[in-house]
Amino acid sequence: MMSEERSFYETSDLTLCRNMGRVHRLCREVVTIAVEPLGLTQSRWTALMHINMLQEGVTQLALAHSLSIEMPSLTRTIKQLEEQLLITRCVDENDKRSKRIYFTEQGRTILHSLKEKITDVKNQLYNGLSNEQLDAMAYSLIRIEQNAQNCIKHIVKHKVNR
Amino acid sequence: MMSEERSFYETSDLTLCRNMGRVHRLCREVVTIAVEPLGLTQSRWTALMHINMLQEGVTQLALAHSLSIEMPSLTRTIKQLEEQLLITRCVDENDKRSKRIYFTEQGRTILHSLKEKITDVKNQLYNGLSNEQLDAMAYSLIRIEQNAQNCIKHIVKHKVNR
DNA sequence: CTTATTTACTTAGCATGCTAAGTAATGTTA
DNA sequence: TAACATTACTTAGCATGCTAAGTAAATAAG
Repeated sequence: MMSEERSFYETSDLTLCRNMGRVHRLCREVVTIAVEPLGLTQSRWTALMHINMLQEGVTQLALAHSLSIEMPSLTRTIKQLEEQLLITRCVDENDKRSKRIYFTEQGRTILHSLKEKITDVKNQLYNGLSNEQLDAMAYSLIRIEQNAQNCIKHIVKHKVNR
Repeated sequence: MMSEERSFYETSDLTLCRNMGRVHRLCREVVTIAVEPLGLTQSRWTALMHINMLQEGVTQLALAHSLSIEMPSLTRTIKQLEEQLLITRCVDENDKRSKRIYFTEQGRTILHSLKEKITDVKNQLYNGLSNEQLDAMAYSLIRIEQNAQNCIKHIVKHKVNR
């Protein structure tokens, strides 16, 4: 199946990592094109999906964590979604530092179309790949991520020791 | 090895694609931290590596292609490397639209350290993964990329037909 | 040979990630 | 309880990807 190719995971530098970035951008572009009539950018539709997944009333902190992004990145996106009247925010009465996120009626309508579209796109993107292949990839990604985090730890430790 | 986990390549949305993006960012961060004394950002060290790979005298177009980025993204990076006196550009006398890129002496010195560092980091990042696993991942990435490109083609075609 | 198209690069400005630093609320400690 | 630390969010501004539109050189068409 992939036998006649040479080991192509590395040509010279961190090609594999670069390819990850490119494929990631491309996948998000596909969804964005597919949901284009909804007027959503990548960060906005991704946030909507995660709010839905975590249930309404989620705090911004929990959402940022789920999205694996930092708070300032989320703040901007949430603000835009609020301006688009797709979500609203309420200060949590038990902890007035927190804001909890809810869908508006419009937001729920959009979410519905969005979910359908994403299911479509997902099937097309993963077409021809078995669950085993996808799992293997997810596993390798996690491993690389852990290695990367170890690297960062070690580098930081070395700097402290100087 | 990865048997007790459930199929974790999808929890709700395009998690796998998102993970690609995150791991990509993280890997580049590791290199950037490792080469931090050289004063290079991600786009800059990546460009240096590709210039080296393609040989000096490469045109910007060829370099952009190799980096899988668009020309305007490259223009900025190249300008910065030129300002840092790591590369120089010469208008091609045979085609005055093109500019060819060369290392300066400083650039060559930096490149040398850079290559060593990247080899180190690469080994650490891929630690614990076999060549087969890395190849499988590269293969899956390519497949997803092709699927994504087909998606885009189909979507565009549908729009034209309306 | 003049005009139109294509090509290589640049400029301007957007999207989305980040870090650093600020504010207000909450928690901790002396 | 007053002072300090931490937490949740915001603001400001950078890095790196993008598209759209501009310029100048090369090529094609008339």
